[in-house]
Amino acid sequence: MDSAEFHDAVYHVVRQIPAQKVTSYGHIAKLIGMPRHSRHVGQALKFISPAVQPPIPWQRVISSAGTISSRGPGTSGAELQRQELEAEGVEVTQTRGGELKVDFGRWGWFPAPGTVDTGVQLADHDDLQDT
DNA sequence: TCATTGACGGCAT
DNA sequence: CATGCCGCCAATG
Repeated sequence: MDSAEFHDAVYHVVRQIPAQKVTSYGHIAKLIGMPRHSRHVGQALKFISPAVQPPIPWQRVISSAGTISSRGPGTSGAELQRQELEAEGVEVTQTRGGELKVDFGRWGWFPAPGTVDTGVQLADHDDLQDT
């Protein structure tokens, strides 16, 4: 699988996340069959252009701890993500240390690998002969 | 080619 | 529940 296909699979799966649901980078990685690439899932998401259609609900992907990654002190990405989530009705709480957190027990979406369409054909023995 | 980095994960303290 | 540390793996300098 290329990096291009990897990004494609990530985007495809992220688009399957229902509204008002969130999942983790690691789970996305598992769903596309590469459980050790959690970091690259985030890497792929940052390449998203806001103009892509259909839109990719990147805001529904947070860390496995249920928190929105801070992305650095000077950046506002985390705050934007919070706004996007609250805009669609997801409850975002804030811990004492100022961490933005989402309750997975209520908003989590963690389907078993194989039960979602990754957009990539795995082990598809194309038996299309000459027709 | 080697060293560093990163929208991360998981376990130990 | 908060922190610290180590493991992961591709992209970058």
